[in-house]
Amino acid sequence: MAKLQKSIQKKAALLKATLHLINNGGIQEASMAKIAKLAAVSPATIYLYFENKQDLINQLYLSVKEMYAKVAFENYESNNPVKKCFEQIWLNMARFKQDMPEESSFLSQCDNTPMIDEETREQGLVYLHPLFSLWERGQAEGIIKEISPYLLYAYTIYPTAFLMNMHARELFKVDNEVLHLAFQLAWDSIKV
Amino acid sequence: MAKLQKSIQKKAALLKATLHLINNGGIQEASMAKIAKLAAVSPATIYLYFENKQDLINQLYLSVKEMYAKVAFENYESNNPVKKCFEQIWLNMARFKQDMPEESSFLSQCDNTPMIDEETREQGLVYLHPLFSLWERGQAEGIIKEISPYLLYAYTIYPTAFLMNMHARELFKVDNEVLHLAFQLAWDSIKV
Amino acid sequence: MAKLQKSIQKKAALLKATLHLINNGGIQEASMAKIAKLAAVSPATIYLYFENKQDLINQLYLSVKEMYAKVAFENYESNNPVKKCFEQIWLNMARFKQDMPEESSFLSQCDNTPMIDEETREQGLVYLHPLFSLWERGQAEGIIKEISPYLLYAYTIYPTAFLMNMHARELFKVDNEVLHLAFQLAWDSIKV
Amino acid sequence: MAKLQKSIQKKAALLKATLHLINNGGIQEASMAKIAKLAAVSPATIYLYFENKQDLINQLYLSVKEMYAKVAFENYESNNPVKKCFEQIWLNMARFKQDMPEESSFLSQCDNTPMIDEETREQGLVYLHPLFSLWERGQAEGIIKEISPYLLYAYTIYPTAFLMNMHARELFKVDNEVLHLAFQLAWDSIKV
DNA sequence: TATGAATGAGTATTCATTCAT
DNA sequence: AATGAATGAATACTCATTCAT
Repeated sequence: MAKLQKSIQKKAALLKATLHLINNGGIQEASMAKIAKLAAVSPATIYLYFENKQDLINQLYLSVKEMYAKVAFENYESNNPVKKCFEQIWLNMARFKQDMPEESSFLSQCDNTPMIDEETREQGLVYLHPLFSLWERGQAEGIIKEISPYLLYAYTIYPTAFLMNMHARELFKVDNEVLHLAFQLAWDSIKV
Repeated sequence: MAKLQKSIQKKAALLKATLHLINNGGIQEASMAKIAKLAAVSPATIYLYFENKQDLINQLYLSVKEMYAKVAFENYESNNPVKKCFEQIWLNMARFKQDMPEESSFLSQCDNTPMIDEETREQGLVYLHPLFSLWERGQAEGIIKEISPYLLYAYTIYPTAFLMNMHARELFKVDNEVLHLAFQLAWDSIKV
Repeated sequence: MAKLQKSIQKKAALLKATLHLINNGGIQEASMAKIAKLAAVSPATIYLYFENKQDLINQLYLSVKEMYAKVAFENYESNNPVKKCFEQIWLNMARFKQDMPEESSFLSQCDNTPMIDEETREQGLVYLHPLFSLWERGQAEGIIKEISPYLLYAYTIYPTAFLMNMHARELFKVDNEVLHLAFQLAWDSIKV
Repeated sequence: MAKLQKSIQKKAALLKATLHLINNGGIQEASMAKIAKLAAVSPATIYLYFENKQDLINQLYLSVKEMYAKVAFENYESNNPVKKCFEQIWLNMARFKQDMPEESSFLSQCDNTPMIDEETREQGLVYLHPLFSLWERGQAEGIIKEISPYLLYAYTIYPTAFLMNMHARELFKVDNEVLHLAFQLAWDSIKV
């Protein structure tokens, strides 16, 4: 149906506009008026697709999180050895952060900002479930330290956000070599 | 000078008010009017001490960063062995994040947000100089991996922000035991 | 004709929805969108039956006025003595205000509000013609004071609006006893 | 103090502007922007003097009610006979409605509209206390019917609103002669 | 130094109305 | 006849900033 597709496109345009504006200037710069203008739509139209600004941002968060997960678990073969599996996911995640800097930077902003409802945040977490499973398996196999997944996340996934941030600000270039170095650090910190 | 001190107190009150408001609700909640009210001062008075809102936030950033550094290098004896030195600094930093959650959470927000001028950010970096020196020494002594300080920071200091964040949201309790575990992870990732 | 009747039903539903909304919150609460929703109809559909919002309200006014008149002159036998006739009409009107509080309260709002076109108001007046005739007869018979019908209306019909208003706000209960008292007051004021 | 007076003037100008706009077009026409413009003030300034629109309207209501009462009980000598007293008050009230048509018409709108908080309405009532006292005295003296003050009000005071309304719409001229006629009707309806 | 009053431009959101289908 | 989608203009209200005192 042409109509439905047009609808979907418009919603996508709104999400994209929001993403872009939040990225360049934080929430304060992402006014509904600007979002509408950037999406080439009337302000009133936003409210056909989203309940209010918070809903718009929540939905943006979830949609980006979903994209992130999709990339993270691409080509993921859970039968491979734990380290191999983890490396695959880790590199996928890094690739996402490299290839989609706006999406990635947005997620970083969300992490430390009261921008997203706690409830929505929890919803976003479930996308990472396969990673948590993998860690459990690694621990069962005695390969990964027996510690909270929060610690595992903090020392393997979270640091890449910082690196990509520095990369985006052109303070520190993250190329393939650095990436493999980084994975080494991540693995060193959690392996038994 | 009683007058000068009163001035300093007022400025401090304004910074504190700003910190508090930004922490509970992000920049969007920290309007000049609210800041003034919380600091028991007229809105116009803010402009005696700060050029504008951006300047206020920048100065807040630098003052918090300075406090952070002061705590980080407390009791720091640079003659001690590298690992000992690093542990001292690392634990100091962790303590800061535990004891001053508002200040620490504010710094986290600043990290991934276009809230602070790039220039001001750089100024904030110099406070951490002793840590960078220590890492250089560690690398010279062959104890720490020969990699960019950005990587070292990403895998040793940055993760604690995540942990404290989770702690603040009551998702993961960070006690002394966890803290020492965390330091272990940090060290494992960068030691040769 | 099934089709025509469906049309009439829809129009009636729209009028009823408007009535209800205006009553609970005044015009400001009766947006076209809300009216449409309450009538289970698309906003665009309203414009098939009414030219615009003002027309909708005008038509509502006239339809309610018509209902009012229908009740007011129910069982009206113009051969009876004047006082008897008047009492009949007066009690009918009071009954309408009791039994149809929404309609009645709406008419009250219209009375003192620039909600209704002057022209439409005049149209509404004609429904009351039999009452004016009765008064003329009463005056010819020397039973009713020789004064303007506006005065007669002000002191016999208009007061009931106030009483019903107080009743609706639960400030003053208007039961049958009060009603007959009220009629007595009305009659006392205009009788010769 | 010149400053204080300027403040009071501005508040008065805002109240007056609101009164005028509500009178010509109802609440819907009295937007904050229009009120500000008519009072020659920025929209933001309104909020220095009033909490929000509802507060503005409530305060307007109370201030008009107060003026009304001031006029109503002018030259009121409570030692005079009941009828004389009542006539004095009644004529004062009528004079108010004649001389201050905007204020009077506004009060009429308030009567039948969900424009004013119930609480504020009650506050407005106390201004009329002396009238209620007088009625009680009249009842004690056996001059006025032993009925609820709501009935007394409905048949003596309330009708004038209708008359003035008609007068304002140029449908029925209310001159001095009519006024005395009207008082006669009022008195006839409540006297024993 | 310190302020309360003032503001124009901006905020998120809703409005009555239209139009392609 | 009926609609869902769309909109520019309006809504109440807040903003960062200024200025006379």
